Amino acid sequence: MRNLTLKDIATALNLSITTVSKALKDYPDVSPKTKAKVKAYTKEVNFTPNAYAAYLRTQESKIIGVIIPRLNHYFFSNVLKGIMKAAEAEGYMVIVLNSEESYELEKKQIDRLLKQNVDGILLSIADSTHDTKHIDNILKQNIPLVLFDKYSKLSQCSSVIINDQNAAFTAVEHLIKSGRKNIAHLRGPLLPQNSIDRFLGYRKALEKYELPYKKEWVFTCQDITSDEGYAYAKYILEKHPEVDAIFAVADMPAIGAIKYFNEQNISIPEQIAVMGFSNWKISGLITPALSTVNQPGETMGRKAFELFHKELQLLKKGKKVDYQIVEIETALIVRDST
Amino acid sequence: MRNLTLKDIATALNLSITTVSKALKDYPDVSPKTKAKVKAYTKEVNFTPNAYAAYLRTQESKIIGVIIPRLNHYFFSNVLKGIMKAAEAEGYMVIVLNSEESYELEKKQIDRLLKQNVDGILLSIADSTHDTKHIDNILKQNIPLVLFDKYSKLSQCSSVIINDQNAAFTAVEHLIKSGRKNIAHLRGPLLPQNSIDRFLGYRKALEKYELPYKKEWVFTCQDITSDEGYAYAKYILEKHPEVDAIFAVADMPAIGAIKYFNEQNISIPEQIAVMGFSNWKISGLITPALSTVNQPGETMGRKAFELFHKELQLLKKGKKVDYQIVEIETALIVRDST
DNA sequence: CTTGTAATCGAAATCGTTTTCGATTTCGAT
DNA sequence: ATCGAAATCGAAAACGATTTCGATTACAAG
Repeated sequence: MRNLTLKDIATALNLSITTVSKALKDYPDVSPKTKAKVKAYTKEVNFTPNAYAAYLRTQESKIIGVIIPRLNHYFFSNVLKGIMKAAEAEGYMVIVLNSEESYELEKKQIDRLLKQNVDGILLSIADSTHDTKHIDNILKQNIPLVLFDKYSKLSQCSSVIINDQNAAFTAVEHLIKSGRKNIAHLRGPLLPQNSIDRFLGYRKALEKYELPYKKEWVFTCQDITSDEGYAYAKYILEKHPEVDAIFAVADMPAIGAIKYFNEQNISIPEQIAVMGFSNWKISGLITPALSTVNQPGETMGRKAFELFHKELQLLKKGKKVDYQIVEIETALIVRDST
Repeated sequence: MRNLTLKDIATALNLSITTVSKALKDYPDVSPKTKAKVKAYTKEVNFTPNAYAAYLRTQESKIIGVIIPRLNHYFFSNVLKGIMKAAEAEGYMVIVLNSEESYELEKKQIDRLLKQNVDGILLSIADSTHDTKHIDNILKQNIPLVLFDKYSKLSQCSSVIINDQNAAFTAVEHLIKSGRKNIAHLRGPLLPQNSIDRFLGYRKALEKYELPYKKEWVFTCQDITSDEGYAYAKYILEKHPEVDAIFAVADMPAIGAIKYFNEQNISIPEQIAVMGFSNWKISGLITPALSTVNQPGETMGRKAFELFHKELQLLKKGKKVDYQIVEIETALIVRDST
């Protein structure tokens, strides 16, 4: 059972391949009558032109590639959802690839997408990525590229981000205003910009309210897992009992910390307050419910696709495209852990 | 900056397009010397034949489509991860689509994939899907199809599943053996096979241990959310205080129930035990940690791809392919909630 | 009945591969 | 030196669409 082709339609309607093709794409030089006839028939037999053959002439695959550093991740799943919904509305398919936070894998996945001739690439940079040559390669090929969430200050391309520094500042400010004075920070890895920015927001809040910054109160979560949060909570309780609040770079370490405190019957937030970041679904379901910063993934995904799409339109028209940075609003979510 | 073509390679090496193509694909009628020369050069300039042009001849796109009913879902994300890893190893790209548990959307996504001429489709059926004509359409086109997790007993195609009935039986048996006598069930929607099977496993366990089955102790979670679990927990506590255990169709409703019990200071598992299903990451992190059934998503994904790949090989060789049902092992995970 | 213009249509080239099949070369055997 | 088989190579025809540009038709005006 072979798929239908333009030729089949043409012979069935006693027309040429050319006319059928043009009718379907609303060329002005085919009469309204034949247009109607062609459209009716193709609808009846559920025909659409073969995508790969079309690519060969138009050089448009109607496929975009998305690379995320983690698949099993509430926030990135949400971003993906936003991308896919927006893509579908414009008739685009989405190839998804996983970099597993690995620089090498990220390079490989970019290479795969370029060889697949996707129309654009949406990328969230891996934690271990330390240079941007592979990213600039995309731009050199003149393929629309949009970074989201984990971006790079070095690359000259569109990005969809949040203001991590301000968001972190607001979160820590809330801890301070509710009376905490000794605030520890579970920070993310050293390289990614948002882990740096959240750390800077933490420091800025301490500074503004004239609280001491102690580097022995800052702990690095290399993999941003609950296990790390659990282990650091234990360490903090034993070695730094004066700490009365923890601001975590993400919800997972915060949840791990809460688990440990629950086991030790430490009351939250009375003895120690815990603040997360990202607002995973689960954060509202644990006991006590976690205070956090909402990071609207679906909106970021939609916006990322829109940026790509706009760039592609300009590119096709041969116009100059200049990149833009879109900042998405976050919101402090106060629950029971602070 | 156009991509390289076979022609470019050919002129650069003073060969014909044919020979270059054949050299790359190790045809026997090109000398080892020229093969080496071609391969060295293509490697140097990082050339690979254009995928879409290749499709036109071979009718192989090296792309598969995956449709899942939910994106933001620990289990399905895990399956996706398994699929993508296996696909990458064999040089396949994965287009991901979301049916949002909707029958209509599922039909549409299948149609999109068929029109994209993917080499195969991996599908997990939506909760609201009530007939299988659209699925049989895939088989009619002779495109390898593998169902996973949410499958259909009606469709004659390969599937990767768990034994939901046995797994549920074991879970409920564990509740019974730890002394519970009045066990309620938060079941899933009415249509999907695994929600039916888990319910049947529940009943079978009650029967075997001669406990009463009361249909007023069975509650349907239409969307399998924590909110439903929360609401039913409240209802059970008020209207059926004799219930001493809850077996939920999935972790999310179980977590919702635990949240309510925590709020009411009901001690788990002393006053009421709670059992989930699926073993989401978060289940081990809440307090008390949730007992559940481990459902190995990544393994299921890998296996699903392998089934597809095997079928495709047979199909290409023109051999008869007969479908198979692969059952993946589950395991009871006892934590603090039972 | 011409003629010129506008409205429709189609032939053919092209996109970049793959693959068939015929052409050429090589080389050992006589 | 000649012949034939075996080893290499390449021309050309697909694959299925898009698009340029020339051909045809229709029709109004003179």
